[in-house]
Amino acid sequence: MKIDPNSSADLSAQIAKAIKDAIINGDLIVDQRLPSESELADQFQVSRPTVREALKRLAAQSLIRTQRGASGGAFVNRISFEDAYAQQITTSTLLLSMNDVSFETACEARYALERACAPLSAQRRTPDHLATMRAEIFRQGQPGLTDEAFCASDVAFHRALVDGAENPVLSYQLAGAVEAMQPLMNMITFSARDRARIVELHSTIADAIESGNGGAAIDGLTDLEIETRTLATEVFAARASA
Amino acid sequence: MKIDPNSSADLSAQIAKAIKDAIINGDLIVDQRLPSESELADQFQVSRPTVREALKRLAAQSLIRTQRGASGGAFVNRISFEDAYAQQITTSTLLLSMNDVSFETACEARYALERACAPLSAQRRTPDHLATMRAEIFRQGQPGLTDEAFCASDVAFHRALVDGAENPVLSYQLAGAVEAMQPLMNMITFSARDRARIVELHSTIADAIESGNGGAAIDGLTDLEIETRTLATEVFAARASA
DNA sequence: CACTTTTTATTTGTCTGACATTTAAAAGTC
DNA sequence: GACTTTTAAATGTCAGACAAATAAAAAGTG
Repeated sequence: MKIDPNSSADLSAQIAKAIKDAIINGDLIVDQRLPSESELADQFQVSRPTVREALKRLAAQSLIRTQRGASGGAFVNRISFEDAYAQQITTSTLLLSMNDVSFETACEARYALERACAPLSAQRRTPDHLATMRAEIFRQGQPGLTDEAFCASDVAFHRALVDGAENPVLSYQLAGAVEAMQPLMNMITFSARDRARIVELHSTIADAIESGNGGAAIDGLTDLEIETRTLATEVFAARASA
Repeated sequence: MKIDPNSSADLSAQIAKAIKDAIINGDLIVDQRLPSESELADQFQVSRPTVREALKRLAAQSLIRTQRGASGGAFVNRISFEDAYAQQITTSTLLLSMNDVSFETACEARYALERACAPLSAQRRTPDHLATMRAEIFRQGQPGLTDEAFCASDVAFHRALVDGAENPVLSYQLAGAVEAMQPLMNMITFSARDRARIVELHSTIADAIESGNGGAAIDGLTDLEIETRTLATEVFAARASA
């Protein structure tokens, strides 16, 4: 692990990169303790605050965790799926909101990915997943539900559908696509008629998942995508003319 | 933006979270300048090094960028798809390598997601995407290619396929799934016969994409998935018995 | 006046040294 | 032996300072 003091880049960024590479290469393995901050400062020939800035960069990416006290220090962290979910969701959300990604583009991606999960979910979903889907459908039918709560329930329904595939890698990848849509969906007002239609489609999908019919689930998702995009187009058109 | 000095969490983590929330909420918008480090230190009633640690945390997530000099400072960064790609890839790679995700699971997720892109790619791919796919197929047929180079080319081929869907959100989500597989693929040795078979399947897929036949592309990907999993099973079985 | 050069002020980057706090292990005590 | 106290090591935080970069203002120059 070497750094170049003459480089234009920040020393703390270089040190962070050096340690990060060591983790990726497997030179540092999970739960291994890094040298203390003072030792790292000596090794890299920099001051302790600089080392600390580097370590904070790594901590922000969940690459290390720190512990105080004797026998404390910085340890290589095993990135959990939950950590990864959270990062994935915030990155996706900001990516969409900051880059003027159209509703159409985000929606297309989301439903394309969900259809990829549908057949697996139809095969493998547990009673639990199905129960969650049914419960959320029920919630969506309740009168007086705010639009935000309706959207949150929609996300929960789709998360259960995705998780039903019982493939953590798929769940992780989909988390961003599904959750990042929520702010976009929140811009829509759902009339009672819209909600009834969505609940109906959700039921169709849940039925397909329950009976193990992946093809039907895909068709249901396609119908839901069309419905959602039509609805969004109408809402945005109405808002533009107003 | 408030922090709690009595909380168990690090002050720098709290400050980072406060600023991050402000960005997510839209209180801080893209390219907006944050107060200087000294001003932030005053506002949060902490020292400048603590503020700096917080800012480095945010910089590590590409949420801000910093500039030195007069009229410099920290600015809210527009997260680019490229930034997001890079983060997504390292997170996915580490997630897989640190959590003993089986080849099967990763492979299943990857091909499920790719199949989601295939119909769109068949519709929209530019001549450029197709040319990249053909070029990589050609490269894969060259004798003397190392296994690593073969895998890298494989990734490039699939990236072109995914990018052909012309949906940046899809490309971003898929980047992790495709690239994170590379280290796993690198564990496999590809015989000449294996390579010929893969090149053949790649050609079938490229043909389907060229002719706009999404269904055929999906079938080709399914065949490729089966081929890859069979190959991996054989290799791992042989290695286990040796 | 227009242009170039110099100065200056601001801001981040880095260093030194210190103290506070947490924590586990060692030492002491009953 | 079980419990308490001490101690040492590590991170967390602070204060103050200087270096380096940079843009704007000021000064100089034709």
